[in-house]
Amino acid sequence: MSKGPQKIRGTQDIWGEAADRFQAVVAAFERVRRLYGFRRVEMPVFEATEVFSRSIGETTDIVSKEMYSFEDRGGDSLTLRPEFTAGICRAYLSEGWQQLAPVRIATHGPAFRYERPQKGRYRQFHQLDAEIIGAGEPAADVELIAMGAQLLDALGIDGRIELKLNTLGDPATRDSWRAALVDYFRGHRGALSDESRARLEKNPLRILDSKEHQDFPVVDAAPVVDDFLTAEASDFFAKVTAGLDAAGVAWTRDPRLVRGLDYYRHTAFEFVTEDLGAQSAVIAGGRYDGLMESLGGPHTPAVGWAAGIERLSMLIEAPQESGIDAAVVPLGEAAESAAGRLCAELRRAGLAVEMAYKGNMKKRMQKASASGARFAIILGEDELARGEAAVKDLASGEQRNVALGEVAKALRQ
RNA sequence: GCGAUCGUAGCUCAGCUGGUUAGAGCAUCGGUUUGUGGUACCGAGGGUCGGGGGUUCAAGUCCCCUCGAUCGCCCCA
Repeated sequence: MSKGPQKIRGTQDIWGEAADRFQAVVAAFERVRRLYGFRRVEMPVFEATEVFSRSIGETTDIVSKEMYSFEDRGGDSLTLRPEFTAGICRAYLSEGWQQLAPVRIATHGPAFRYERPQKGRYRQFHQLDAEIIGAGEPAADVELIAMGAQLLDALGIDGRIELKLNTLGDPATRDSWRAALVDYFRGHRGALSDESRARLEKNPLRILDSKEHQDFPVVDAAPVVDDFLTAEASDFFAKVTAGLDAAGVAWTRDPRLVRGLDYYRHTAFEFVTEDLGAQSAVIAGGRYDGLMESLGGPHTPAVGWAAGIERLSMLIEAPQESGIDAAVVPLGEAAESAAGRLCAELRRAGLAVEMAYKGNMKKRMQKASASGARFAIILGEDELARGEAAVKDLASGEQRNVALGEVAKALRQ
């Protein structure tokens, strides 16, 4: 167990069935993303540190204690991406995507956060990411959320997941609501848990989704966003919910849903499950109209979400292992090269084949059987002399001789 | 960063209140069967019991430290 180097805390070697699940999630995302016209992009894994610190917010946990930041050999401070959105916005500015706006882009890959690892929470984890940049209309929010819902549907887990929806309003709303909350919580300081008292200074919105029982009465009576929504913000949210209803996406209002990152405005949502313990959010996102400006760009409305690939992987059924079509079993040296030719031929014809070239015939047949192949193709001196191969159906045990040129055809039957 | 539980072969685990050479199943390799697999039987390899220190005549078993995993807090995808 402790032979040789260990893997780094919070990293994973994903293989076997877990790798199949991972691939299944990515494949579903690729299919759904096309249906919604999202273009695939590939982003750098690291960015200048300020790309994240300026957009996500200096006081957030992510920036203040979870980033993998380092100085490169040229003395620049770089950071392994803790999420995708900030880097994509940077690309939008540096690549001049404004001219293409609104852009709909999708990507996936690793992200890094120095956190205490847990099931469904890793230091190197993997996300799917979808963003619509340059669209300030509620229809964009609707489309983006519907895409998330369809992904869950494609994965066959939509029944176990609930969409929670809230609005944080526009900046005016958010500021006045936040001020009211701080006032209110200060007034009830004594009734709050230690954790929430600590949040009061740093992240007062988060008190709203405290899990401490003693906070519940205080939180229940706290000022709600709805009382602070401007007419515009309220209208925007109404259009989003109406759009979701029209698109047939089920949702529940959660007035206490807040997001940890500073850049969110208006729509905030989470697709949550009860099946993953504390790691309940599988897809989460919202509108971030202020982000681009915090990076020094022009005002650019945008919405997006990210999904945890590991979390989704853990929820889906194990994908069917797709066995190969045939295992070629050569016997004798002359047969080896004939088998090599046959394998190449079959693969060019689009058939998945393996060659069992180790051990005696018994071993080779065992390998053929273990490979999950439907057929074994036995190539011995006798068959070769007649220009044939013996094709054996490994399930039924039936075996017949087939001319070498007809093997591909025989496999397709 | 805080609290709790756990850590024995490649994998899943057993090992009673500390007591002689640490076990099983699966997997691997070999054999029964040197041109026929998936079943069966026989056999073999593989462990400094996560690592380090301590208590004891004696430690996988008790104590401390450390690393890692899991669960919760926190945070978030």
